[in-house]
Amino acid sequence: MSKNKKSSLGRQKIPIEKIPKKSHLQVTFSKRRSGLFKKASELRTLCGVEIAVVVFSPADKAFSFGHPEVESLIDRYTTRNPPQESSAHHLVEAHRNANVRDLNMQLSQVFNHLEIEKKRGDDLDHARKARQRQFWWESPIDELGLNELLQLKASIEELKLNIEKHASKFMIEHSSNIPSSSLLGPNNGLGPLACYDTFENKPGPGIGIAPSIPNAHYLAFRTGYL
Amino acid sequence: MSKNKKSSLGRQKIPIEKIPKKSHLQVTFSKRRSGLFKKASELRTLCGVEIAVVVFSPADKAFSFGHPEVESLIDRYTTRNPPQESSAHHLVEAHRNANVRDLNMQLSQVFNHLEIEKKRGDDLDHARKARQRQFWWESPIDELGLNELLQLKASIEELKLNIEKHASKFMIEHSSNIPSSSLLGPNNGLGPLACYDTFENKPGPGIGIAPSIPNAHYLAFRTGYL
DNA sequence: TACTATTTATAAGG
DNA sequence: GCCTTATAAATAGTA
Repeated sequence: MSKNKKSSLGRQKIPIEKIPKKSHLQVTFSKRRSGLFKKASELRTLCGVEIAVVVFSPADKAFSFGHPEVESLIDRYTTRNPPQESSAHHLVEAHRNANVRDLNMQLSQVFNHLEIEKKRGDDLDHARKARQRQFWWESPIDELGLNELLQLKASIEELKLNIEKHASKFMIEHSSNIPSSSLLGPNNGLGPLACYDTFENKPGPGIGIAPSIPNAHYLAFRTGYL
Repeated sequence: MSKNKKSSLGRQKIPIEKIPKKSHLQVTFSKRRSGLFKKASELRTLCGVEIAVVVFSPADKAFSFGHPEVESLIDRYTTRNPPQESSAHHLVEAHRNANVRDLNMQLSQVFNHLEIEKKRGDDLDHARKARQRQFWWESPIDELGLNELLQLKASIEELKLNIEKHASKFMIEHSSNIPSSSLLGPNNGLGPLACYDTFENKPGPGIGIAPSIPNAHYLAFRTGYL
C-alpha cells in the first residue's frame, strides 16, 4: 500500500474574508454552522448557562440553536421587566461586557445597519400611515423598525461613552498614540445619527381609536404616546 | 537552562459536563465565550450571513454578539411578516434545518422549559387580571408569556411530526431497530402539553376599551381576540 | 459523506 | 485579565 503518499495537503489556512465561490461557501457555511452550534452546546453544558444562536443562511433560511429554546431566550433578552427601562438598557448592558476590539467592530456594523434601518423606517412609516385608517391594529408591526431605531440611538450614545472610556484605558495601558476619536471613525461616530432625531415623536397620535402601546418594545418610549 | 523540562502538561481533555469548580468554570466561560464569538464573526465574514448570539453568564449577565446588531436580527427572527403566520412558523422553519440528534436534544429542553413557562404564565395571568382594569395597556406585556406558550405548543406539534419523519428516515438509513416513539421519550413527547389547551382563548375579552392586538407576537392567534 | 494534514482553540499553569 | 505550553478539536482541501 502506498502508505506514505500524502492523499491531501490537509487543512490550508484561509483568509477571513468573504468566500467568492458559491459552492465552496455553502460547504463552509454548513461545516462552520454545525461547529458553532456544537461549541454553543458545549458552553451551555460546561457552564450551565442559557444561550441562543440564530443564523440566516446564504439562502436566507433560518437556523437556530438554543437552550432553553430560542424564542424564549430571545423573549428574556428583549422584554426583561424592570419598570420602565425596557430592552435598550439590556442591549447596552450586554455591550458593557465586551472588549474594545469587539465594541469597535460591532459599532461599525451598527452604523452600516442604521443606514438600512433608516431607509426601512421611512418606507414603513409611509406604509403605516396609508394603512392605519383601515387596519389600525396592524400598524405597530410596521412601527417596530422605528422603535428599534430609537432604542438603537439611545444605546449607541451610551455605547460611545463606554468605548471612549475603554479606549482611554486601553491606550494608557499600551502607551499608544492614536487619538481616541479615531477609533470611532472620522465623523466621531455619531454624525450619521443626528438625522434620527426627527423620528423621535413621530408614531404617536392621529388615529383617535386607541393608543398602540401594549408591547414591551414600546415601554421605553411610552411617554411619547401618552 | 532546563530547556527540555515540560513547564505544563498542555491542554488536557475534559468531559463535556458541568464544571464543578466555580473559579474554573468562570475561566472556561470567558475563554469559550470569546472563542464562540470569534467563530460567529468568522462565519459572518466568510459567508456574508446575518448572525446573533446571546448568552447569559453564570452570574446572569447578558453577553451578545450580532451582525447586524442583536436586537435587529432578533426582531427579524421574531416578527417576519408573512400574513398571519407569525413567529411560530419560523421557529419550526429553523428546526426543520437541524438533524435528528439536535432536534431531540432541543425538544427535551423545550419540555423542561415549558414547565417553567407554564408556572410563569399562571402567575403573570393572575397579575394581569389584577392590573388590567387600571392600566389595560400594560397587560399585554404580562401576556407575552402566555402567547409564547401557545406558539410553542403549535411549534412543538409540528416539530414532533417533523422529528418522527426524520427519525424514520434516519433509522431506515442506519438499519436501526429503535422504535421511533422512543426518540420522543416514554410519554410520546406530547403528554405534558395537553394542559395548555385551557389557555387557548383566555386573554381575550373582558376589558371593553379596545382589543390588545397590535404586535406581531399576537398575530398567530389574532382570531382569538377578534 | 469520509479522510487527513494542518490550523485553531483551549486546559493548565504562571 | 495576559502569556506559554502542550495537546485536543475543528476544519480546508480532497477523493
